Amino acid sequence: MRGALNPEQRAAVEHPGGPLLVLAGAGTGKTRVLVHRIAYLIEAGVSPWEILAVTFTNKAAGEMRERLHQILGDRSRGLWVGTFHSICARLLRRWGEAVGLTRSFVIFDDDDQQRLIQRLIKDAGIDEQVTPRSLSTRFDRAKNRGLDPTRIITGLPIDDHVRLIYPRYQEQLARENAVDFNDLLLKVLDLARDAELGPKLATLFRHVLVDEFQDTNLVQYALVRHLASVTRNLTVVGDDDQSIYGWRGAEPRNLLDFDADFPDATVIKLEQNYRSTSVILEAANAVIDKNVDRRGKALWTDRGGGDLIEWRQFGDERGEAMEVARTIRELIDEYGVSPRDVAILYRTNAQSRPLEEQLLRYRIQPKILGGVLFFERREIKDAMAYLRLVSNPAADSGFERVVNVPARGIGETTVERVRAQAAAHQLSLLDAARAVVRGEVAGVTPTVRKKLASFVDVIDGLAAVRDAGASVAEQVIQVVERSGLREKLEAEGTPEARERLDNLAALVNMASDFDDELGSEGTLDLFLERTALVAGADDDDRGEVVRLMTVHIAKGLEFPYVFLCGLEDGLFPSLRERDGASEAEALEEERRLAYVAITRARDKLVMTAARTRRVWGEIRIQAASRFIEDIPPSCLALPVRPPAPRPTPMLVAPRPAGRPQRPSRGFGRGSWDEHDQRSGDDDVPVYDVHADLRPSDGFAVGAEVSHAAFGTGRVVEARGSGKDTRLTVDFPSVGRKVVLARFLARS
DNA sequence: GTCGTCCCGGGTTCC
DNA sequence: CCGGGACGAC
Repeated sequence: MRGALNPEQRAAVEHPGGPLLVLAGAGTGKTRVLVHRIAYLIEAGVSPWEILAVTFTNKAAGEMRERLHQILGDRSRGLWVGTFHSICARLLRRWGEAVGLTRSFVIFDDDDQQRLIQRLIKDAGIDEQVTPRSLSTRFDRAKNRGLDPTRIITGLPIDDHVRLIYPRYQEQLARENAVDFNDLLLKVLDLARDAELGPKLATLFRHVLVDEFQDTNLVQYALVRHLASVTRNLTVVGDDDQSIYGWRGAEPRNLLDFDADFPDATVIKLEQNYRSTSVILEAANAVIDKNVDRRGKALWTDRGGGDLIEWRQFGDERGEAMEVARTIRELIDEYGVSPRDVAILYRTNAQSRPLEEQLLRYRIQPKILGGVLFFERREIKDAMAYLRLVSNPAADSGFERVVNVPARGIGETTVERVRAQAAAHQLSLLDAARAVVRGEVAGVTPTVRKKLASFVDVIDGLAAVRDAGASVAEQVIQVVERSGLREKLEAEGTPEARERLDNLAALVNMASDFDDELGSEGTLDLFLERTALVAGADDDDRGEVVRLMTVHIAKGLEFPYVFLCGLEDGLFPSLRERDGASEAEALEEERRLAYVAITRARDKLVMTAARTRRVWGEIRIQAASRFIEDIPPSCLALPVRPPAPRPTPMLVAPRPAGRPQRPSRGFGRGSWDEHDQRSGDDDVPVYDVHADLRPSDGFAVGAEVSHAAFGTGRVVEARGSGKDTRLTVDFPSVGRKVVLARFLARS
């Protein structure tokens, strides 16, 4: 949105001080209001370092910084812009010693947390079915509200496990000088209670602004209240209809009850939407209107009309994906649409696979946002564990992770001996390993001692590299070399190993950028902190790509063209039961999620569903999403039904285990299996308005195909099925090649 | 101690 | 379907 601010936006931007609640619907320019308000405050003479702006993601923080720099230039330097976690990490680096943290504390991410809990479950000898996840959920749910997990009583057997494991969990974190994500915030709350530092924190910022306030949890709200307790200059911006993080502790009540907590708060509603057509907005309003527990806003636009929303169902997820890809190809070719203006949204990451495959077949470059994140990759986590161990010899979790990675002959038995030694003498695992190497532990063979020594030497060598003043990038390179990771991966030589090597190279580049940015200030500790707080770092989505992402990721973004896929009951809305929330509450959140999804679209929205979908290898019959029912028919463009509708199966036989079923044929292609309406390789949408534009089906021997790199060729052999179909193709330019079918298009 | 096979359980997602 | 853990064979 460009141009002048409207009166409500202006009132919010120029609000003189005191508590301010901005209730801003989707597409009403709330980020713009926040940015302008910060600029306004600086213009009014507030120093940048007296302003704290909290965003929900690092990405949002980066964008906000960028926009402020555009407006203010260097006058924006020194602003505190970041997520709750990055702000708290910064505060703790400075004052953490008051709450028992040394400067080089490390942050445990999700994976670290799971591994530690797993270890503790094992040590405790718990046999019953208790997963690390179920425990961490219990820990986090309590900590999100500032409560002690062991004091929550549900009457379920897991209570006992929580009582047993949680204290040990916190103990181990303390021993490793580590915090989990929740501790990061809770420790700052502890600081707030400190006689000396509490008042200091309360006056550190003259203005506190919080974006996406509906997503804050109780601890975050308490933090904000403290930071603004003296000045009371607190601006919160949010939309209760976009609260989609209830499952991880968000309390939309923070937003709904804000003016009860601050009776003198000014409340400003932003209801004019500048993003979407009135058709899209009407649909979004109709969906969200079914929710009971909401503050109530009426979004409107002066953008009249617009295309109807297209709604189509297909035989299976492949047919759905194919039609989405084909339609995007058509948008690009015939309407000159840039791929970057198109987004594909879905409820779960698992849906991305077929979409990605079909896009490639139509020679459209997909870019999956989120998904398997860079820092969750095994090789990256391994390299980071080495670095962590170098930075902090007490990092037992890092030791456990990499003591035998790559395999150097140190097995479970040896590690168990090291653990026993550590427990007996109150040592870190690394120091215990040194003791074992020195021969202070009985019953360890010289061979084992030698192997363990080689690992200790790697760590010591790396510490020497750091002490010699190596840059962080150099230290990463040394990790990859000295650990033997590079050698191992190169020896493997598989495409997968090569990808892992590429990822490690990307990590070196990232460290190199970090060095460039911070110069001599850039320490290993700081690098570890930053990477712990940046989940993605992979989301460089530039270039002519079509972006695919979950609806959660898409919040805050907008696109001219949006394809919303998998609108099926059970998938979207997800009807999986969630403990801690009633069915009705869960459904309301799903509805808000649908509202977020629909309002991402500026001009055109296409909604699709599959009638059958493979879920974990099992084929399920899917009914259309109940949210479709909520959308006024006048907003929808329904495809024409084919002239001879096939009979709806009354009964679906379960697929016999182990026996592959003959792929059935889609509508209009001869026979079909009436017990299986899933169509085969030659998939056809059940409804298809563009039947004649569909590419010919299958990659039969003799078919002419084209490949992005090899050009055009002829299929000479086909093997495998589905995504694993491998074709031998004769390319006149390069000869015979075996290629995956998904990298081919028909020509 | 390592490597292979089988079985089980898993969804959304930020920091 | 996928990856991780458990278990047995070398």
